[in-house]
Amino acid sequence: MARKSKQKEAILRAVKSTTSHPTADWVYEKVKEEIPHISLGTVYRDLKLLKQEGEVSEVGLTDTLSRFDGNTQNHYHFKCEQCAHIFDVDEPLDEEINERVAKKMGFKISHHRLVFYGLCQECQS
Amino acid sequence: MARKSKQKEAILRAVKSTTSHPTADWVYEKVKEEIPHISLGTVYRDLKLLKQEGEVSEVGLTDTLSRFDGNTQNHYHFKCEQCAHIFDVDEPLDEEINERVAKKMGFKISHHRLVFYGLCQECQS
DNA sequence: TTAGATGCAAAGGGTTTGCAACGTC
DNA sequence: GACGTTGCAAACCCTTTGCATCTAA
Repeated sequence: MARKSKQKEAILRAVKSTTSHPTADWVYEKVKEEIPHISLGTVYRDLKLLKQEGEVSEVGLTDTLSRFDGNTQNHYHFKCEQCAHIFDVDEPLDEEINERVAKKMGFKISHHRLVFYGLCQECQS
Repeated sequence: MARKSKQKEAILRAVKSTTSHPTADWVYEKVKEEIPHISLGTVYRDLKLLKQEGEVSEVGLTDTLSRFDGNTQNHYHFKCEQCAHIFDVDEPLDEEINERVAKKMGFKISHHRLVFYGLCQECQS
């Protein structure tokens, strides 16, 4: 089972201390202030553990590899968490939400990306 | 300006020939059937050019680095295309869309991710 | 005592790049 | 002929891993 460690606790604290969606390297630099001899490998390892424990989450798709699409029209996707296949989703674009969020947050929004996760038909059986 | 080349045309054809959201490596293997001496570097280069020309698009966030979030509750994000900062978006989750898409497509959907792109307040000035 | 955690450094794996040769306009 | 493209291989960069050592329980 998972044990406590100075390092893991400091890493969790660092991630929770900001809303800036830090990279592993940012966390590494931050934690080094407190534990100068910590290693990047430990940061990666603990970040992964903390994710599994549900203490932190990872932002973005961050697929390991880039995937390309011959269909350049904006459309939504579904990624099967088991077989990793990516499917196009036949659902109309919600253009309105761009304006709503732009107004509320003060951003200028050009587009959005929506990806669903779960199990595809094949992987459900 | 951009010139035509056998390689680039074959690469575009390969991407357009499928809806499977291929990786660069898949495209490489596919084009090799036609141009055995093509190199992976060319595939990457041309894919990037084709993206700039709007002929293909890239799926997913595919941020170069993973970013972490101390807030494990599902929420939406905004990424500034200029300064690359990621912001949390204060917009209620649309849970209903999961069911709608699941029913329509036959998937089992556990969650979705929504990311907006554009310019943040600072970068608009 | 003992299995999990750490540091360090090397290995991995996808992507990018420098450079000389080549092809297109 | 000028300049964009290609192939090849080396370089990159982030992330993962093997291993001996350390440490929490």
